[in-house]
Amino acid sequence: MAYNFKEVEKKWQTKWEKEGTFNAKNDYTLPKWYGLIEFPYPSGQGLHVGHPRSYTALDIIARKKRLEGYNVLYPIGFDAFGLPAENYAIKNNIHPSIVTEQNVKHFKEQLKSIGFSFDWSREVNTTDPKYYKWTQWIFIQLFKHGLAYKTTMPINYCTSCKVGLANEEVVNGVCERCGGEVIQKEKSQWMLKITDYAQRLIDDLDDVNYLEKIKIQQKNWIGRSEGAEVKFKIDGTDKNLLIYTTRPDTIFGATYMVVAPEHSIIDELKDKITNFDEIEAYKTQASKKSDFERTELSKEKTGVEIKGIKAVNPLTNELIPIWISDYVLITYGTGAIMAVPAHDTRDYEFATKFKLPIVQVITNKENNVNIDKEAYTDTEDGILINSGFINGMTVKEAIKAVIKYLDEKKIGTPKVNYKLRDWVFSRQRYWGEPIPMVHCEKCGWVPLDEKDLPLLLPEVDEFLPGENGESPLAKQTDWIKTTCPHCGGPAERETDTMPQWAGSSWYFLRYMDAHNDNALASKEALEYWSPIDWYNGGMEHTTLHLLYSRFWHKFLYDIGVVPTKEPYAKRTSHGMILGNNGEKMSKSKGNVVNPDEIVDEFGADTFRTYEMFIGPFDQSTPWSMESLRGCNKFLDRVWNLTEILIDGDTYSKDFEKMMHKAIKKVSYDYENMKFNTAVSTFMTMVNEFYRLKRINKAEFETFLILLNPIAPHITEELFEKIGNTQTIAQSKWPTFDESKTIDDEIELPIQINGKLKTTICVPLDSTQDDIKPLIHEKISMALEGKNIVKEIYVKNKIYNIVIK
RNA sequence: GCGAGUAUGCUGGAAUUGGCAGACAGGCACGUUUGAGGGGCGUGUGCGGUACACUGCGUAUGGGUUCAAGUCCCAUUACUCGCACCA
Repeated sequence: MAYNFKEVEKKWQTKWEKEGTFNAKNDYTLPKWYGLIEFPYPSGQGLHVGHPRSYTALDIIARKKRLEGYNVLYPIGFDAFGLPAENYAIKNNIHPSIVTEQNVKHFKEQLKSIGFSFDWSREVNTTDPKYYKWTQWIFIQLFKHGLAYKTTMPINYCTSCKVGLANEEVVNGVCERCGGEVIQKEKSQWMLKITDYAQRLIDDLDDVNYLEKIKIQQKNWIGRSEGAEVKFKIDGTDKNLLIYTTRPDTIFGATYMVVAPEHSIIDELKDKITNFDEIEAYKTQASKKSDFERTELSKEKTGVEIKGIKAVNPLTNELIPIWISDYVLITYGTGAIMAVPAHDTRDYEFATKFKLPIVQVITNKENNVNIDKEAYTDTEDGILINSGFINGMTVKEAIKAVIKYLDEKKIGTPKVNYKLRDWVFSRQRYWGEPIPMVHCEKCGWVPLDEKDLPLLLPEVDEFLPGENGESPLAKQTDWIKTTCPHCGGPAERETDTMPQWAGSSWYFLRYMDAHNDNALASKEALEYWSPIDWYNGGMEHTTLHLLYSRFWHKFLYDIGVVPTKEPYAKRTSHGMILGNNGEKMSKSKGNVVNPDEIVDEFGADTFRTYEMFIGPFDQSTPWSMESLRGCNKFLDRVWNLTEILIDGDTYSKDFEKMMHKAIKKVSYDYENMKFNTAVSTFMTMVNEFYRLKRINKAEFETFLILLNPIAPHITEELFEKIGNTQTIAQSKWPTFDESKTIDDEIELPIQINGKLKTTICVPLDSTQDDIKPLIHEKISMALEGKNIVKEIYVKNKIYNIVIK
């Protein structure tokens, strides 16, 4: 009989929803397991086939954990603030909340049709005032603890979105979202002091179980470097030029200095500079370039010597020139460097172009370093020369010695620097959380009273940002006018909104207690469910979202809100699903697969099975319609197993070993995200059942429970069909007996000189003496007239005879 | 340029510890079911030679360690991802 997936899947989905089968229990005495997937942004395009890859994977683990007796929290929600909805609103003059609501509805239908075991009773939506009340609350706490501050600074500004962007949102010099040109613009912005947490964000990675590459990415992004700040006296003045270097050992080779175009020393010493006009011209030219252009033109370095002033090398006492160049960034270190062309690639390039002296101060053990063509930057084998008291030292020794010397003479101090910048938290946009701050003439920036939260996003009918990059809210004069919560005087509201990262930086906490009106979640819920046991998501979020949410979590830990330092005990990432041509799926390439069509034509179980069978979970793999049909065929064969079903309360002799091995293998594979090999195990089992043309009830039930996490509908239906009154969801995960997974006879390969000749069946754990005669007999032909040099026997593995 | 990863038949991929390379699928071919289009069942399928129960070669390339290497070591190449003048 054919399997009617439409009817069956609907039947079970309705039952699960009605009975709340997968809702987490509020019984805090049970062992818990909290699995998390990245909640989707409800885009107009609907679900992508990539979403279910992650969702199915953790769904499998969640379902297994439930059968193992855990109280499982596997929640879902929507990260619904964001630019696409707003841009759509501007274009079609529809309120973003309407578009968002429609999209969320569509997403929910899609997600439900795939049969995920989400706890829908805890669904969150970042645009819900009951939710963003707490996003605003967290912001106020950050402000109260000095971690939110307002400053005017050059920010990345997208000329097309008309919005300020965080560094993270600028990709290859263009806007991450729209691809528009990004320029620098001075703007007063709310900033979050994530840099205060830089070191802890590195250190605490030791305590969590993330994939190693994720840890590396986080560390690289934070970009810690150890070095020293050194004062270079400016000749004939009482001023110093403070520089940062990670190579204080090369100080004897510093032949010039470079300052960033924005450096304050230029204005401070204006009177002494003889070519001030030229310098000003260079500054203007540099400021016109976006960050991207500055880096893209990296091949050709530009710069101008600042004439009239010279710096003094504190170790050689030589006078060296000071240059201005945009290859030095004002945002890193002190915005000034000592240039050591002989041992730094960039300085080498610059010195060559402007014919500045290059002095070698490091050589290798063989003393055959040649710096005629390029800089010598090796720090492992380097030995100091031409460097006074540090001559002959290794690079490492010299760094220590120089720092000690500078410290004693009070001209330098050891210093750690990070690439990480503070987080630009303002967006000049409508569709985001309003920042709950008011500006009072008398009191400055004052947060709203917590009892007045949430500060609702006002209803407006125009969403276009203002001409000079103002938020659309800046036009809402009635809304802006308010009173100061501190002194009661007249005050104005902040009109910028929060970035999309805000709502996603703490959503996992809300799931623990999603309907609490008195706190972001109750103490008890936080104590019980923290930390998240397993978080899976895309590699594209392993730097920013992960870093931001870890930062917020650490802050909440510091102020006693959450019980753990880190939010996620474990983090894994899935590979992308590509189009059938091996390229990234995109509308323009016409290789997009729509999940709805797959579910409609083949059913959710086939879709889920294929998503898991497609390839190694952590790697990118192309989609294949043919392969999908193979999974469909497999499930049909599972369905038809009832035709060869016989009675039996225990595993039959023929299949006993296979069953125990399968339980072991499938359990291991699920826990280790090796879903593709788990599916192939099931396929092999089905082939075996058909080969012997029978399967008994005990075997079938175990098989169905093992397969259930991947294909929940068909397995529940079959489980019921063969006479069970309880469902698989109410059953226990099967156990196996290790001794029954071991074969008592093995097929031992026999090799001659490492090449396979034949195999022989021998009892398990046979000794070499036992089997030697058998083996010699079996391959006597090949051994005839040969001289046996050596015989190697590895028990239960191999028998290798070395002959001459 | 720096960091990380990947490389196995016609294709997706297996091969927990160095021990029978190619599991499981897809595709293709042939057969079969006296019913045809993406139907079911079965057989075959790494490449080459062939006396077809035999044999040579084979896991990106070149070397090495080992009785034994897809797996370990060294070098090289190609592709993917992330970062990119961070001193």
